[in-house]
Amino acid sequence: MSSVVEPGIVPVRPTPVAARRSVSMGDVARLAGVSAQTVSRVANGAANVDAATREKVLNAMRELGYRPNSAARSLKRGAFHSIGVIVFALSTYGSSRTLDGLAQAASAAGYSLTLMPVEGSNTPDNVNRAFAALAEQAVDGVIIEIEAHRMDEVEIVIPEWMPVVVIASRERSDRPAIDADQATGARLVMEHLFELGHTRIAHVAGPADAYSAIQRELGWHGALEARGLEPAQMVRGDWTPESGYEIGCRLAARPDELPTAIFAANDQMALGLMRALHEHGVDVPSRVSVAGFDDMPESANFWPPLTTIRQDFTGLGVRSVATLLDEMSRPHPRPGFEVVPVELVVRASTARALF
Amino acid sequence: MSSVVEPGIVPVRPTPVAARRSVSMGDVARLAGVSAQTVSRVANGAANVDAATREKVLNAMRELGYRPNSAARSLKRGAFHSIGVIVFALSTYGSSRTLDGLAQAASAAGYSLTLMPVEGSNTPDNVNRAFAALAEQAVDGVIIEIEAHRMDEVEIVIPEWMPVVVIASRERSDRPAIDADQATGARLVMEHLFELGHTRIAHVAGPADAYSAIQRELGWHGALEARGLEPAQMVRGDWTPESGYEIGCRLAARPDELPTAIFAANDQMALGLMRALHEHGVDVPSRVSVAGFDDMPESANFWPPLTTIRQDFTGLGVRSVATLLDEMSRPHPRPGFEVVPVELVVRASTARALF
DNA sequence: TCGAAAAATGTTTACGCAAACATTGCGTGA
DNA sequence: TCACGCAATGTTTGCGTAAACATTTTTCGA
Repeated sequence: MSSVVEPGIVPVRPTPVAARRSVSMGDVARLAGVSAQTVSRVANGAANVDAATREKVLNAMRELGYRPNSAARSLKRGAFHSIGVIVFALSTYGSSRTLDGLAQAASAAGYSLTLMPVEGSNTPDNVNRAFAALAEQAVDGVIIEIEAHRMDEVEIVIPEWMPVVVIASRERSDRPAIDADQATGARLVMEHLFELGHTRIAHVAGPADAYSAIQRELGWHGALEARGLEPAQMVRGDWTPESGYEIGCRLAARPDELPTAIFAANDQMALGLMRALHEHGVDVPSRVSVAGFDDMPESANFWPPLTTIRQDFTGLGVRSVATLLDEMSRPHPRPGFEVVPVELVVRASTARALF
Repeated sequence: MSSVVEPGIVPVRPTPVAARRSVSMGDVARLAGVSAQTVSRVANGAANVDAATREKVLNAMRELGYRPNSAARSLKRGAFHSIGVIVFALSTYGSSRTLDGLAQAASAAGYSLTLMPVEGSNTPDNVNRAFAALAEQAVDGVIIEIEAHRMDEVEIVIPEWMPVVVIASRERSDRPAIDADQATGARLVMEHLFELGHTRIAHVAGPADAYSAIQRELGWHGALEARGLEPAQMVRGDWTPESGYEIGCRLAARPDELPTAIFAANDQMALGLMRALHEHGVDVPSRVSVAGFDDMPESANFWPPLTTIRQDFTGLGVRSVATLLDEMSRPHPRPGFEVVPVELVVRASTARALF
């Protein structure tokens, strides 16, 4: 059960600086010898302003170094032109790339991004706290990217008036969600391995509470099932290269049970896995093929270069922003699930199965 | 010469949504049977409110789902409780980790982060544009992180009233700057290699327009000079693993000129470099030692695990935010240069020189 | 040349909040 | 008992902007 977040009780510390008073429209108007409204019109590019007047006002603006006050503007217009982003951590490759995509897309649409990191772990409580903080911030909508397997309506309370788009987590029926096509990605990897003649294919999965981890795992399992093959080992890591390394050591410790191919749920774990295999004298790919998921910039230069799934993080960002803008334009949420295509990148870490 | 950015002429597109009118203090006050001012006092945690009254108001807030309007609050108080961040790209490991550190620190201090990506390349023009956009956004101060070698006063115009902290770029005398201790990092790597008996040490440098690239390069050169050693090859890459790979291929093509150790300016290039060496049958570290800079999460699982410099990105973020808050509290900028310590991490990619 | 329409510009007002000042009511000590 | 002080609460005001409406000036056809 999640605790109730008190509405707006947090005491805001007083501004330390003696607010350096800035230039207002009135100042510009006085200097230009016009009314404040005319200044406003010039500032907003209204058409019905005489060219000479506009020039006068622009000069006054320059002279005084006028900058529109976005707080006043937002107050008046009821919109902030800013998108809030709730992220769990930027430490993983995928999340920072996605954020980059979001930033580009938002900037192109004339919006800025307000970051709201989830503190500690991504428990519903902490996410709700981030939401509360963001609700009081100046945002017109929110994009949630917390890699959570479950985003249950009961646990994570989204204010109904707030336009929201969810990334990398589908389990909500009330809001639109977007994600890379995890299922297809996993299937592409498996089909590639099948074509190379592999039948004993293990899986190094991600944490059970990560949505994408579950999707990839299901993809692995489903592909085997569809061919009537017995699933080989399935071991769960935590996305880090270290967990991949440990799992690799454990697998290599029993050479007789070693599969001919391993599908790791991300590139980092694949990297650790390959190091473990190297250390144990298991050659990749001649003895064991390894495939990953993400296509980090490093993956092409792993040893050996890694076969993996390339995700279109920029596309994901663009689609998310577009969907959020659409959400903001309609009175009610339009739930749905949108998928961004992925691509198989074949490199040297996978090879034909020997036996 | 940099173009002048027009003040606030960009037409702001009208809000598409029929602004969902939200609950104001007046609404709460009416329901609770008190004045709006009392609601304000409760919302801001003022002490002089009767317990019973406070409870009444809190109940009314909950019932109506009241959220403070931050635009009005900012307008009234002249502060936004938000920090702007100008980043060039989040695609590199260091920049996204630093951003993560900034986000944590800002959040802890009660500030949110407003992201302003620099579009295209990080030319002074584009940076100025980002600044102009940010100046109109609702921020109390700005942290600049654009990895620029030069941040000349003439080219990048920082509004004098705006509190600013610069990361990873020192060449300004008018604002405080913070960076990881690049020079010491480079020295630590070199001393480590010297201890292993290396004297022919090449350097794979970063792009000439990156401040940290220059610092590391100077560190490499200076350490050699201090020992009276002849610098071996110096080749410039662009931070990417691919550039490291290409350089590695070029180096390996002339085995007779091959140095006994290579210091790469970041881990990614070191990775590409090592792949090239593997492919050309040059063993790391027995034939050539390789060291990097950054300590990415992957580096411990490269093959071989990479000796490198660990940067304290979180510390960098914390220090930057603290310095910015300090800047915000004083009427005039306090220029200075602060350095965050780094740490040498010795792994398997470096070994005693054979000859 | 006149008058109506259109264009340019000005005036009023309200957005939601909180500082500053004003008022009420209550308890305390002489 | 009353005057005083102080805590609790109310009223007024203005932050900078832009919508709505009002007024002035210009344009142009008959």
